[in-house]
Amino acid sequence: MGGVRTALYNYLYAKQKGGDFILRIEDTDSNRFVPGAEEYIIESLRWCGICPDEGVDETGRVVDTPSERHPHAPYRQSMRRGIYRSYAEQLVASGNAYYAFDTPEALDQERAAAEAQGRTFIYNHLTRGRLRNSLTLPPEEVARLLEERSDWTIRFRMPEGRIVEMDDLIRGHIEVDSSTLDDKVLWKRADELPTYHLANIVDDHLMEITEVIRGEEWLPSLPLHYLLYEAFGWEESRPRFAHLPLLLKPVGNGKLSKRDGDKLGFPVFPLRWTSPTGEVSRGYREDGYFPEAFVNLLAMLGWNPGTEQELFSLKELVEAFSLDKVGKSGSKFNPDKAKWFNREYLRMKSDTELTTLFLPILKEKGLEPAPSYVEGVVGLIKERATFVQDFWTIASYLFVAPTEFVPKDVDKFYKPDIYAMALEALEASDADTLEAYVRDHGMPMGKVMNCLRLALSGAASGLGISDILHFIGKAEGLRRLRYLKEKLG
RNA sequence: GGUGGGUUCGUAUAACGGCUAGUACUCAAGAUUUUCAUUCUUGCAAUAGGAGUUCGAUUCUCCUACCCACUACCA
Repeated sequence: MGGVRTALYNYLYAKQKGGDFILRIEDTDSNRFVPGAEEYIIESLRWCGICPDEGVDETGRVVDTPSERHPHAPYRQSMRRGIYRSYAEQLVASGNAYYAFDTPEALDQERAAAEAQGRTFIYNHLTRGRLRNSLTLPPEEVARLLEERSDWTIRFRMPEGRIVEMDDLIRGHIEVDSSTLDDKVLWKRADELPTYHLANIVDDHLMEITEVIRGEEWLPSLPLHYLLYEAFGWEESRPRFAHLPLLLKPVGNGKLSKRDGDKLGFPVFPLRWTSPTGEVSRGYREDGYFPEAFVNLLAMLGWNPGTEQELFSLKELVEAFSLDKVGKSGSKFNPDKAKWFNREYLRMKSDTELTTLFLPILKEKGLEPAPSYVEGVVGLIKERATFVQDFWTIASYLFVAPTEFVPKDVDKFYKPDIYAMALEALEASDADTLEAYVRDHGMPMGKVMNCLRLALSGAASGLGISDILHFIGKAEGLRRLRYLKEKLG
């Protein structure tokens, strides 16, 4: 959800400004490669109606070779390997970065040692002087290690005592003392790949990105990113940044996570996701949400139009969206409100459209009623439903006769005298005259109707008797009434 | 621990420094209905705490508290 919302805001912003929305796959961590994840992302965006202008072709694949429409290809960072190293070396040459030969084990030891003293180890101006890197080692040894070893990295040489001044489109002016920051790894020899920080800055520059709208978790690395733009001499074309507040779990505190959905009964993923380990997470699509509703509810989580309008199509969102109406604090997701959105969208849909969606569900139940009949049913019941699949639980008895009867309702309404009246009334009238007949003959309306409803639908609550009769017909009604007696004695 | 960010009804949010702090969801009550649902009406419910600036602070400043993120050869 969080990822889709971020993509959505980017899309809305780009489209409103007449810009392009580019999809780039940031897969620089080879250890975290997840098969199918890329396809999943693209399919999710497509379901939401968010179509990248660049990066993905008509068949839904990430583009690897440049063309007129996709001038910045490849769009997968793992396919751009060759690009990054020279940029990293450029920073070494200009003194903004250096080679580091510390092994992960050595760094772990440093951290443990610092922790033992109640301190935190930071690789920065305080410590880099006593660690194994091209700043401390003699040039010959550096050259030798570069040649012999394949596990070195290039680290950014974070300046000491610089006050980095930044501007965020949502949060305003922010200042950070660079002394508190660390020498981030920019490039990993072992993978021949950059880390996010380097790849992101280089690619944003190369792809002519003008605005970076991303999650708040990136705010702490914004100073580094500013300094990288500076080190490359790209300050003039540095994109503008907007850090979005996080999506929080509905109860308690903390970031929304996959687990919350399982626990509280709502999806956290746009589409159903099966992890490589076989773990299945439900999706909004499979749960019956309309993509319009999903997009709409996501848009309203952290942003507001400044008016009281709540329902927006994607097109309307493009018009109305504005970064300065995005809030600063995290939003707790409210599943009830999510359902409300879907209910609203369901009501806006035509009976014909809803019928098209309901027919397959009926077919699964082995039923193939006439579409015109189904459309009538849909029109009658749609305002009682939140999802299309609710139609079945609401009106199954308009398609098949009930065989089970709610015991509590049976106790209350299945009485010999009431039943006799119900039978008499139905035999002597039809859907349109039933109510008048019951009234004119001085029968207790509530009891007789509920007895009938019990026979017709299996419970004493639900659709109007007259409505039910219109659909199933008087003959079927009588048959069900007799079945009730047959079954219950 | 350090750094940064944040804080208006339960939730999402509104309110150029200026009416009784508005709206939606949820919840409750009433009306409507042959029942249920719908619909309609009404109601419950908030500026984290403390200083300061000001004629006046939800809004600006500072302090405190609490929450969140980051603090990886992850993004």
